[in-house]
Amino acid sequence: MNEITTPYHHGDLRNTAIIAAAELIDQSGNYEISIANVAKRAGVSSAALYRHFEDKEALLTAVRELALIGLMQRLEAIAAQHEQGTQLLIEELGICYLQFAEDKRSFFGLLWEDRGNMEQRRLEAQAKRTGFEVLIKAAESYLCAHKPDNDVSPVRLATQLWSIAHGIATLEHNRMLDIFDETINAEQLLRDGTQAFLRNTLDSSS
Amino acid sequence: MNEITTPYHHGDLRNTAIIAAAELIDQSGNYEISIANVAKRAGVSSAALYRHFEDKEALLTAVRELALIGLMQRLEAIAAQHEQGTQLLIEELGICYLQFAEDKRSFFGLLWEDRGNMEQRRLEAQAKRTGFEVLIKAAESYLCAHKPDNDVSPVRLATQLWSIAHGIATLEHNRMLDIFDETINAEQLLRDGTQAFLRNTLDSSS
DNA sequence: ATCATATGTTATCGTTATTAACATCACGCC
DNA sequence: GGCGTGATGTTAATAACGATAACATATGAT
Repeated sequence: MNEITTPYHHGDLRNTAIIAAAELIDQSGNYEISIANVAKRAGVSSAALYRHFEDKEALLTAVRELALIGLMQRLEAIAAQHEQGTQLLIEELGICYLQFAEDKRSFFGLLWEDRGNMEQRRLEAQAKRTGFEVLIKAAESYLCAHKPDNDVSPVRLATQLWSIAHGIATLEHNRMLDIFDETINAEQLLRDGTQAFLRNTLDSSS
Repeated sequence: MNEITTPYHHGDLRNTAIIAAAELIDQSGNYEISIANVAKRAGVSSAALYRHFEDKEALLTAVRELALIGLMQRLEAIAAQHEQGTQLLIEELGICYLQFAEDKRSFFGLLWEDRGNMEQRRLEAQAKRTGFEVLIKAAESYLCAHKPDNDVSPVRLATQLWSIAHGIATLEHNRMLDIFDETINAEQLLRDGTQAFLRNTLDSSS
């Protein structure tokens, strides 16, 4: 049922198709691609793609996986560059998220489309879960360094941080962030928001 | 060029079509509707719709306007029920946003699709701007009541509050909020986030 | 060598968005 | 009251789309 790594004498069509689709998405500015165009770019007939993907949505799901890997790698690179347990690391992870949303705009939008069948969505959710473990680890380290004797949930803190970064990123993605005030800057907004959450977490006594 | 209020002896097709589209979207669970289905539901041929909408995207834009009006009315109802200048009002506006995202799921998703041409998007941005003035007013009142002698920007505060509510709403919309921890609750997360922002705003000295 | 299977092709189908050509109805003008 | 003009509807057509069936070919195990 899965021919994930199966090659073929004409080439590795599955991966070729995914990359072709990703390039088309990256160029077009949106994610409305056609099987026909992907096939043409891969130098193959439209029907050939159906040997590797159940339907168009399955192809898009594969592209989403690729996009998610790209995002995860960026986040891991940030984590490797900064000291664990610091506020700066958490801020920079958020900034990285914003930058991905900006310079890989199509991919970011694609990641949050709500399409696909239940099975495809379940797999995607799992992939995202894996991807965002970087953030959970950062939250754990921060709490361990700053509030070692308390039981604040790192997952809960990570979810809060993800929410604010995601909110700013999606509003910016829709060019809604500065409709009230043109001087508003996404990165500064995120730094302030992150700081507010962390301060609030440290202040909370239980 | 605009036949917004033009009736016809066969009926008010423009509004009929918008409502038909909205109903289809509400039922289908996504926003992949076809002109053919909308026309069928309106009891009219497909081509007839093109007398009232430039293209499919223009019809969807009209549905988005309708959805936005619905959201705005809910927010205004909340504002009317609570005392201006209170944290509770701000929290309840956010909760209202979350609830709209949940029980009008398709409409909420539709609102943040990035499709349509520049002109359509500009109009939508303007409509959203109008809609969210309720939040700005709440932020102004809050600052006026709690920090009258300071120059914290109410627009900036409103944008922060919108970001956190929007982030939680969109993650929940994608069923991503509880993938780390099933006990996480969107409403509680929003109340905590709102409180963190307001506290941070009051604490900031300049 | 053979043959099952994986992988490709072409031909086709039903659906879609959109447009052109034509039809009809409402309503102002003489 | 007839008449025509424009707004609004129809049918028919086109091109692109996703998807599938029938057929073709190359691989690799036996």
